[in-house]
Amino acid sequence: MHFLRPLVGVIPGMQTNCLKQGETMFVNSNAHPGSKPKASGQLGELSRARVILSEFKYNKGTEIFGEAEPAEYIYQVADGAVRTHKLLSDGRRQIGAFHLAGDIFGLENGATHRFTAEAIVDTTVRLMKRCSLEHVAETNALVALDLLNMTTRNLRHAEDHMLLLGRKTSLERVAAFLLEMDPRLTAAGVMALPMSRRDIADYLGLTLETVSRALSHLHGMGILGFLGQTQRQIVLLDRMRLAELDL
Amino acid sequence: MHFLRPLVGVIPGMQTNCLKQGETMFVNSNAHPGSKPKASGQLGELSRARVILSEFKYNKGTEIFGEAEPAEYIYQVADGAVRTHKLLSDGRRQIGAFHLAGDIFGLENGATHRFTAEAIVDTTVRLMKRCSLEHVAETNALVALDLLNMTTRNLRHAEDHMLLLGRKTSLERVAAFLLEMDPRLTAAGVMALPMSRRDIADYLGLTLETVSRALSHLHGMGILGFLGQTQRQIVLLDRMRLAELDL
DNA sequence: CGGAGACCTTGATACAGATCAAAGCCTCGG
DNA sequence: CCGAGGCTTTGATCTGTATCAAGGTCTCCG
Repeated sequence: MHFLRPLVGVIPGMQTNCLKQGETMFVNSNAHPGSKPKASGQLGELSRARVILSEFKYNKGTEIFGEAEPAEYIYQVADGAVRTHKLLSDGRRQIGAFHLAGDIFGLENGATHRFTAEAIVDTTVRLMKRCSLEHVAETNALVALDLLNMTTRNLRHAEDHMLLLGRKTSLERVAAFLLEMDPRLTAAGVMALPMSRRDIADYLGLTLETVSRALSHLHGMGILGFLGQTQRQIVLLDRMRLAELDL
Repeated sequence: MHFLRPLVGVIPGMQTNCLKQGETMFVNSNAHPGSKPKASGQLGELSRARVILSEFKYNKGTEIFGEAEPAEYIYQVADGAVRTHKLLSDGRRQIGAFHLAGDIFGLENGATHRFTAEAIVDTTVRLMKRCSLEHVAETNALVALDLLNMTTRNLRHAEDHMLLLGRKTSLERVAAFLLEMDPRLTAAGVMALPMSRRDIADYLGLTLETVSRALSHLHGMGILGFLGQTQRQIVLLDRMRLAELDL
């Protein structure tokens, strides 16, 4: 599927020249007209200064961009889910974040990506060409502030995750994970996880067996339930006790 | 020592009103005339828009600011060393970063600090009042870009540290620590660590005993030597082999 | 509908690093 | 110079999580 990756100037019908700020092109930033409101507005001023070039679809498991590749685009998840990770030379993997509908990812200040991004399920993303973002930000303080706010959000998450990875037990990590995903994924009382146990493990610095045992343990405690046929549909039954487990 | 903390408007001789950008007051941003060149320039445009209010001295072990406190100032280490950390409710500690001469710390986009900062040794810092930094950044894109660049540096460090905390072995972590501190601390071939084994452990997500054993192991391998009387003066004897240990 | 493969759970065992313990060393004040 | 206290090392043991292993379940596709 490598030929599906967008490369500068090779995608048929892709608009390659950027609009200058001011001559804006309005783009509806919601996935569907009825989608969650949080998806809108995250781009802030950026959505007026930059133009969304196109939507692009990635099949489950395919790479969206690789670590150390030049950062040509900024991405927003329209539908689906994305994981970003770093690898050690022997294959150990650390997932830095999960990106769900509405989330921005792949934003870089420097020239290259610092993570590899992959689609967890079939995923549609919106692409924005960077068009020397630094240059636009030099003249438009509001654009620069938007970039700063997004970067700060990422930094805050990374700082909290350092505490989790450095000092929390396996049960605390899994509890924290569920509490993090709950508001982002739960619809109609059910949390439908798009990612595998291995993905969760690589996000939490554990093995997949330990994640599975922790979930079973929480199940046994009556804190969560599994829905129907699959182990990826979780119902949180006691958020209070779950929160007490995450110190 | 709590009374030593700077509070708005209570420090005798402290200049409380900010200069507007443009009416700049030049402040030498180097610690001493002969100090390392990297200390200068880190503030970028910010050094012209903001004014350095004063220097302030903290004794070894004292708190500079606390987590969740309002962020009134930005700090730069003039001399000494600072650690920033988060605590869990039961006292487990994760150090997010060490800040040495020239480093900026305590920069927040939001209203409050996300870490506690403490002086590791007797430390002199320069304080800059924020003076609603957001407001200045709204009008001056270059200031906003400086903030973005500093935040991006912090983010890159946090991302790399997540990989270390989530997936590296104790020996790899200690090797990475030495390689990180080497260019920042080594002078005349000797690395003089200001921080204790416990600080290093809380930075690397280990115990102080494990850090000590890893250092002894590296010593036994001939990769490093301890200088004279103290265990905090380290000489790196084989950076090549040390780098090979950090995957 | 049936079979292959991916994913998940559960159990047994191993091990890296934590914990507990004690002794050596350095620092600094008196 | 001496002694108390903090820091570091080193050893013995423990334990949380990894690893190894096996079986179960779901998905997808022919």
